[in-house]
Amino acid sequence: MPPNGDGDHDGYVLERQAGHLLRRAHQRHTLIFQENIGDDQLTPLQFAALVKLRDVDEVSQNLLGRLTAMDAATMQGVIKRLASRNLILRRPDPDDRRRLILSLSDEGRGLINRLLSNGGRITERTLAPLNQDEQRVFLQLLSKLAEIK
Amino acid sequence: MPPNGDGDHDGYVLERQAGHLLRRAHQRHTLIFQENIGDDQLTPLQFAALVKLRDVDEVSQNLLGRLTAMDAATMQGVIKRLASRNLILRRPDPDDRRRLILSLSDEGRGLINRLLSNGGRITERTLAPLNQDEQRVFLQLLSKLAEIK
DNA sequence: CCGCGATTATTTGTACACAAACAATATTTC
DNA sequence: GAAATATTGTTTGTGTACAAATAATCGCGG
Repeated sequence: MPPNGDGDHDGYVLERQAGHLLRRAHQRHTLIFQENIGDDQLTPLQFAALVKLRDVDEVSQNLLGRLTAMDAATMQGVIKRLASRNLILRRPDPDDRRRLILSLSDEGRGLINRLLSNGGRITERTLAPLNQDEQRVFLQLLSKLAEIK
Repeated sequence: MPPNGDGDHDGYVLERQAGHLLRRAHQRHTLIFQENIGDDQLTPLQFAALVKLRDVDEVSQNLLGRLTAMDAATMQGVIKRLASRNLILRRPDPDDRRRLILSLSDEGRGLINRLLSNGGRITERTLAPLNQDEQRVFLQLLSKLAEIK
């Protein structure tokens, strides 16, 4: 029988909850990111925005937000900080006056191209506690849990 | 050979990076938490603090922070909000005048006991996209990636 | 017992994360 | 084509997350 001596202390163990573990794993990753990205100012979200902007060339602010899983309000801050470093350009869309079209500046393109290999190393080090097979399985399962639905 | 047609656009795919996936999985979990916890005011960190406080009965603020993976500054806000709802008690440690001893109030104990089953459901729903075997494997691998070291 | 480094709690400042509300503009529907 | 509806970007407010600095206190080596 399960040990249930005085209270039901064994019912819910914080350290086994998916949310708690996801939070801690994300914390650890953030630390690894900041130690390896090679630009003291650049944050994970700013890096993600630059990467995606490099892939798609030009997008509206809202769409870039969807592509990088940031909501509009978060986007606001990220874009503002990237623009203040002159890493991205913002111009109005002539075909839709609500939209702001974002693109990389030459400086931004240079930076992201230089930093991309660091990005690879970050993922590597984040997954380092797992062997090759475990890494593959983990990423596959994690992908399923990251679906917006 | 790997497809490398025009740029090196295939080298770094945001959607395959551990950090990005961890962030999105954590986002999804947060949503599930808020929909299922059964108390509109309670956040994941506040819940974690109450759960741990229930396990250990009495601890200093700093130690509770270590037990729940929050740094001292974050702890400050979490504890302040729990105390303002009268869910926890704070009293100075007579043996160490730097320390603040935290414990559950009767109200806090009642709340956490009532909400604990919701916590279980949250983990269940967070992991719902995976089958039983996958869930076990995932939690085991995720635990390795959550180690502070 | 004294000084010095460590620990505890707190404060300030920056950066996510998201809800809610808003104005401007597009789109859809009748 | 006018009215209802949706989308885009912005602002405000609350809550993590953490670095860095500070004051009070503790513990230790000499």
